[in-house]
Amino acid sequence: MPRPGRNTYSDQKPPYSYISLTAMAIQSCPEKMLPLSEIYKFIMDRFPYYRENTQRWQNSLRHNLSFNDCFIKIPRRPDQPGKGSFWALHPNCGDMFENGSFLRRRKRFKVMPASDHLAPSKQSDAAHYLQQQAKLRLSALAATGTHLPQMSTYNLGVSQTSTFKHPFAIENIIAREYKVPGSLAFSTMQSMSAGYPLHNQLTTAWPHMYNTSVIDTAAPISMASSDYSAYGVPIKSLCHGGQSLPAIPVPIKPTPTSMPGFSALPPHIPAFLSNSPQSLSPTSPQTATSQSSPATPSETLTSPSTLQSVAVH
DNA sequence: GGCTAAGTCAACT
DNA sequence: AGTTGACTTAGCC
Repeated sequence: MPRPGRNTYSDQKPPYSYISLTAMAIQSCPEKMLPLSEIYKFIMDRFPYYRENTQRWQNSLRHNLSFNDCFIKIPRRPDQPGKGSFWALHPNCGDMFENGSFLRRRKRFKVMPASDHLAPSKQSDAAHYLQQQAKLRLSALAATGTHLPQMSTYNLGVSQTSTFKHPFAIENIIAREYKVPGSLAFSTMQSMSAGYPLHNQLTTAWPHMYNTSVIDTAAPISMASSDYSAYGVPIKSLCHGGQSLPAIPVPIKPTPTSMPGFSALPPHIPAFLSNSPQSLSPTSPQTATSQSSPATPSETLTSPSTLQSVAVH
């Protein structure tokens, strides 16, 4: 199977599903969340095939966003004008793609409805994750008495013991398709395999709430009377469709315990997936994704590239 | 052939 | 923009 790089598909349809493409787009931006229009731009910028028949594939893409539980919708902040919500990857969606095949997932990510008797305690995994991150954040704040450090926030040794497979393991999707300099591959992989960036997404989307509040470490996240939790997380986004977590990938065949070669450094990372704006789009101005995103990196106190692995499984 | 993921279309909000 | 359902196509067992 040929492994062409960016834009080498020319007008041919790239061997990626819409889910893959969407995940790529989301992963390409530092905030790990993109509005729909930016997802469109990302895909059209990199795959000429999708510059035509936009109505058709964009409808399909929207269908995928809504239909697949691996995507979560994050409403814009009130002070972030613009159309549409942000879209991000679900914290627990894991690596779903079969080795080598990015048109068909190895397993389907599905949010499982919680049974009624679990309802009183049915905090979503995502919400729980956010709570943990909030605790870490507060701990770091208390320790430093200042703004959050770039690294130490996520180096407190809590829930960071396992090697987290990035949502969709995007490195699984395209990592082997591109050759990049080793140093870049290393730094990129650090960010790619780091903990799920939802925390960062939310601090980005709702820093005014996430950073300052209100975080009773024992308080259940469901205390919010509005649509938003104490962490600025729109609960509806985490449990969209009225469903509740936990969300689990549903295997359709035995899942290998590990990806060969993934325990060590990954061989190759696509340059355009790097969080470095310069490397996002090596052959064309990188305008469509991170730089024009309403949620600017400067709004965040932490960078995804500095996050350490956080186990959510 | 059955199952399931993916893609498409369309109606609706 | 976003959701949902129906239907078709295709890959895997």
